[in-house]
Amino acid sequence: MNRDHTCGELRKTDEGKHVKLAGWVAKRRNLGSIVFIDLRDRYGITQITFDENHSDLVKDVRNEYVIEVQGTVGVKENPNPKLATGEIEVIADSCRVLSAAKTTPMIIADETDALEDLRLKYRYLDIRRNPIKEKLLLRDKVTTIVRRVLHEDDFVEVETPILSKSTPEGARDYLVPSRLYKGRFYALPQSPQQYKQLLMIGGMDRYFQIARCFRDEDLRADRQPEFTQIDMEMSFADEEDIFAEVEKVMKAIFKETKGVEDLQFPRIRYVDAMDKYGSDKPDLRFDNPMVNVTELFKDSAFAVFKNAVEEGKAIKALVFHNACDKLSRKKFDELNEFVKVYKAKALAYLKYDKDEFSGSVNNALPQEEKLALKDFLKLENGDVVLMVADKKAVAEVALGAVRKKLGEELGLIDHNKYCFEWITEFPMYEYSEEENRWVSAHHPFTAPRDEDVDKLMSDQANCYSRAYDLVLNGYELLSGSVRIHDSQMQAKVFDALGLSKEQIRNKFGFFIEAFEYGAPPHCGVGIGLERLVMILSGTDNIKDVVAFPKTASAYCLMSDAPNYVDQDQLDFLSLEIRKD
RNA sequence: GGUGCGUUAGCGAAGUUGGUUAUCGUGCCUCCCUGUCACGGAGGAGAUCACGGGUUCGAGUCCCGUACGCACCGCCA
Repeated sequence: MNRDHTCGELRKTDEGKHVKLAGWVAKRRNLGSIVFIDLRDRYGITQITFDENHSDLVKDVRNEYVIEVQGTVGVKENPNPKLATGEIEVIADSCRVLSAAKTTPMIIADETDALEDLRLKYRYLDIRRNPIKEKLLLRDKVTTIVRRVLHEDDFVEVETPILSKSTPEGARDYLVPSRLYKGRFYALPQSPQQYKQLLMIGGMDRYFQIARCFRDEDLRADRQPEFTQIDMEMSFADEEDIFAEVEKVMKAIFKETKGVEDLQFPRIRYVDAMDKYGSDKPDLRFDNPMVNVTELFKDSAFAVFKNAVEEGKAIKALVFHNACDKLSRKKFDELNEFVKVYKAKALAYLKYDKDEFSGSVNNALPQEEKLALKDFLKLENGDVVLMVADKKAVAEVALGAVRKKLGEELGLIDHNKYCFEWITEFPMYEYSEEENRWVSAHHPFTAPRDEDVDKLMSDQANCYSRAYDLVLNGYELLSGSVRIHDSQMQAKVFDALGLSKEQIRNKFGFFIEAFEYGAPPHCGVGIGLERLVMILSGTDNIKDVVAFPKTASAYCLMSDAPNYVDQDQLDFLSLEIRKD
């Protein structure tokens, strides 16, 4: 071994021990005949001191050299409180260079000035830094807890295929061409959905997997093309069972990684979440619900509001207390542009301060309407009312986005809080303008609510399902549902989606057949591991919690993937690249 | 597919109404220094101003396009 101790473990009590350490030179401080070296490994940093008799040993050693050092642990006269090992140093008597290093393109320290693209190109250097290293260690801790808790409750970890079958009705698949079957493709799984349901039919009862999933869709700050799900499925179980199991896992994770014990899991129906917060993943670290003020303005003297009501649109209002002084005219102009991104035409605002109104709709609205609004919303001095009059869904989403943005900017969010909520009873279908038909909102194996079974084919818009999400601090942390386990019911749903018998057989044949051989009632979830670790580690960037992430255009700056391949490889696969 | 912002020594930034040798910090190299821990001090090297085109007597600066990066909308059963 190159070491008998790590760089993070020596303390005062080790004084006098002769030790051997190995690691990277994080910093070299040459004071003339005495040289200090901060030696770094995964566990921490230890100061190595080379006195006048030994400083020549590190004459040519530079930052990020890998060295092996032997010496005696000494107690420092001036301890460094910033380091766990700050009370001691190792007085070196030997040094061996294990590997030299070029000058690195970035400063390897907790605070680096390197921008993200450079850090991604040299990710292996970035991982030496605490902010990234700690997140990978946290991620490991989370998966370890998950495995332990689920195993305690008789869950079985089963690995499902990466080379699988393309599943329509979902995200775009990553495809893998088959060599043996010319013209055919495997697809990388978007999730192990079908496999885990087949495991239930196979009697596996309680399954989980730390599963890699792939989706060929455009990316975001919280989305990568490949990501990891803590995938679970339970037989002979319903919402209550799966909620209880997930809550148990979350409680263990938050207790053991953050020391947080008082987690709450309130439930809110999808329609209510949209109505109050304009989002199916509202951040409940602050409340500020939207209020429907449509009725107040049905006879408004303000034509914009009156016409909106007549056209069947909705007027939604959002109140921020004590915000008059914090929101400038310029800010309202910015917000007005901001809502347009969400297809809303405009954002109206009204300030109420010193018992007087002002704002963009102050002149347009007569005094009695403003007083009625004040009364209805119980306005107090200093309050700001933001309103959007538009199609109900547009008004909700636009104002919901404003709620989230201003909640952050006005400092309404307590960043030490963890607010979960279950969102339940998602719509069964949503209408695809692109395909001119109803498509599954979740996936076509999701069970409808018992009371909506008769709406499956007749009233798709008002048919709700037994799908649920768990939201944490405004992030969709998991999705899941109670599945259909009855062939007749499944046939109805496919019918409602407008799929022919032939399409069903081609797309889901083996899956549907399985349900004819005895399927237990079952339900499950897929927990987004990256999002969970993001929140636990306080970052809003998914790349921070992935060892080797891709850029927003799904490119790996480090390895240059995807890349061109040799003609030979294409020939083996009978593939030809079209030149255009 | 769309919108916005960005690209200047190894790294991070500044660069005025277009004007002569492109500035600062840091890192790097050399020298000095026995208690630093973001050590300190002195000196030095280091730039096709992302790429392509255009306007102009003259472009880092203005215009158009491309590439890449970031964020958002669409998309993500």
